[in-house]
Amino acid sequence: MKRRDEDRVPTIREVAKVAQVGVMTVSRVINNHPSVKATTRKKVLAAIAALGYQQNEAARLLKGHRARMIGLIVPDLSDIFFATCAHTVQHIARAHDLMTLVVASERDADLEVKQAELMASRMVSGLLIVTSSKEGDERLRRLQVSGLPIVAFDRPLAGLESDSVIVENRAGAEDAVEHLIAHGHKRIACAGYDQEVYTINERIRGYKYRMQMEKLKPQVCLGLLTLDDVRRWINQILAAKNPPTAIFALNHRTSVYVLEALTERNIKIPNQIALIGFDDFDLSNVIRPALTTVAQAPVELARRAMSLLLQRIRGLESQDGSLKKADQDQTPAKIVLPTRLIIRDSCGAHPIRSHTRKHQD
Amino acid sequence: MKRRDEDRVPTIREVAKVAQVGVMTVSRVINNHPSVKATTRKKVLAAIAALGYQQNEAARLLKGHRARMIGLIVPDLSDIFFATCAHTVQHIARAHDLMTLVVASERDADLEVKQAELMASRMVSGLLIVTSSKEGDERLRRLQVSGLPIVAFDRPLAGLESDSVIVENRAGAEDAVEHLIAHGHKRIACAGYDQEVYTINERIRGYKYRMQMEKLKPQVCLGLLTLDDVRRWINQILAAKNPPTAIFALNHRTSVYVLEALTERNIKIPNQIALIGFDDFDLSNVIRPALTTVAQAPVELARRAMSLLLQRIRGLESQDGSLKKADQDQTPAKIVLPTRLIIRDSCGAHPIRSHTRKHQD
DNA sequence: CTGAAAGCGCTAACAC
DNA sequence: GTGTTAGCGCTTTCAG
Repeated sequence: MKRRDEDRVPTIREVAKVAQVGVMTVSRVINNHPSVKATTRKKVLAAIAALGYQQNEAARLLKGHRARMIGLIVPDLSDIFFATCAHTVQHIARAHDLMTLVVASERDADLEVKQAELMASRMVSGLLIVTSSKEGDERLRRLQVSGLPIVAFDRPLAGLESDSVIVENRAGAEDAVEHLIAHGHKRIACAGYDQEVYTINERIRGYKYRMQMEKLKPQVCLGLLTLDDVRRWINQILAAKNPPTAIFALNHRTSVYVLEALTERNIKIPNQIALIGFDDFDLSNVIRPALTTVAQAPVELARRAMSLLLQRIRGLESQDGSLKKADQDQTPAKIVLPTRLIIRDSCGAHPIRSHTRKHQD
Repeated sequence: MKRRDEDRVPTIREVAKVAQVGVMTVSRVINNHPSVKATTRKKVLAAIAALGYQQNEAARLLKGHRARMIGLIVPDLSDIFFATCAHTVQHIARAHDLMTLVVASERDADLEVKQAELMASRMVSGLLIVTSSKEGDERLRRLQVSGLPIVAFDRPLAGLESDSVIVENRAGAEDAVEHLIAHGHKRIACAGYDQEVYTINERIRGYKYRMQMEKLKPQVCLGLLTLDDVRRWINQILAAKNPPTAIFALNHRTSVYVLEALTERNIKIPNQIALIGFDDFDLSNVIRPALTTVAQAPVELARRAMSLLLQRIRGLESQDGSLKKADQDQTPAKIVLPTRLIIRDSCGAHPIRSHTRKHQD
């Protein structure tokens, strides 16, 4: 027993029959083609509504169109920063009738490109990438040349002329150091890991630059991946002749570990050692002392990136319904977002500020 | 100028030509059909490798197959709990050659179903849902009946016989209350929001049950969405004749707000008031006092859910390559995961425990 | 075991 | 403005 109206999804042909028109007319209505008489369009629209017709993506794809889908690649979805970006991206995508394919590259540059290619073969309309690659990859460039809009965010794509939205990591780090110096600190250590990553690298450069400006000796410790690493490092610097009086943590995780290690050893912040961290987080203001941080705005970052991507996608669509080479002549946009120094209590006495309200991202 | 080898992706036809066989043979090889002579298969495989052939999903879809893609719907991707789940899901999916379509329902039950339907129309192989719906939706049931494997996790899908993985929220809450009682607390308040959500509701029930067991009067305050709400509530309970001596926070966010409000008012934890929170988090062990929590295991939750989904998907595939009704006869699996009470310092003196190491999820 | 033909639902190109 | 035809790449059916 075959059901007709039940169960099976209606096709364009059935709509045409109901609306008493040809299939092409229906197709034109669906795709907002201008050359359809208003009355005809209304008839078709009615039939579509009546049958609950929905376009079959697969068929469109087969004709060489792009899917109403974008791809998002981030290093780690369980990192609240990227998770927030992902949330924002899919939210905006949804508002534009795009579904979002999400992948965590787990910091594997090769995996990242492979997934990008996979997404491209799925005919996504565009790609949003927080790259984990330092080198840049010819394969990505090929995807781009083939007409796929690619937007890099948080980190630029090396060797690729793409739209990008990044953060002023260097300036943010300089602000942090400057703030510590203003508090009279001279021996400022800088700690973290992932120095090969663009963002961290920039922060280190900002730190070094500012230190050298002040004729202070930079003291960078990298590769501090685990809490134990940090514990060992803290033990080591505290045992030194002239231990640092302040620490600049290069990212959220390091901030937390340093906090933890210092708390364990009962070192008082900021009296015995001051601490400033890159990346603000929910509890920065709850812990005591409240942590002074350099805040980024992940929501804004994602929003801008999506905005650029949508622009590119629209650019392609307006040229023609079918595949076109990306308008690569249009020079890539480079957006740089500022950081914000949120002064709390971990770098020195700020009694008035002690209840600073957390900012809203 | 048309390029042949360059640029264009090879089709099954070209593979057939190169391998000197018919297209069907190639198709059979791709789909691991048994009835292909080993020597023929090898020829075809060679041709595939030589051309770098990849199956065209769109064409397969058009023939009524499911996409190598699953859908994941969570309430909020920027919530670290769900973000961790999402990370795990896509990780496992990737290992099984499945891409992951991710959507945040933003706690909108209708949006959730609409997105589920959209995913279904995209022919996803399965759906993973953390539902925000209390009622259950006929439309979801229809999707399931139509043969789409659906697995609920964190919260069961009302009115739907589906596989599900949930957490022992009730028992976890009971543990929390019991722990407070063991510390001599009698006036224990319970605070949070989202009580209409299954998980929170269960926790409240656990709290109430345990309180009533001990002939203690439950004191539940809900709707505490913002820090200001919590501040007001704290002011209110502290002004009462017999203020509570302990607070059970129903979720992470509430824990943080309570912590923040108490810190602002300089209330000492646990001396003046004890605090225990549902959901462990990164900094539970860094803040002072270290927060005693009821921990869930989001990674395990997601892993189990994926495992059930993959089982269902395999079930369908093994029946036949094309669409089949779900094996609904196979009774749905119900997995219940335990919580873990992590005792730290926010409920009373535990000097020995003060440096409890954070557990690994 | 293998191949030829039909057609999934849609749209580009061309007729009218 | 509108309809007809062909065919995207694949798999299903049915013959060899």
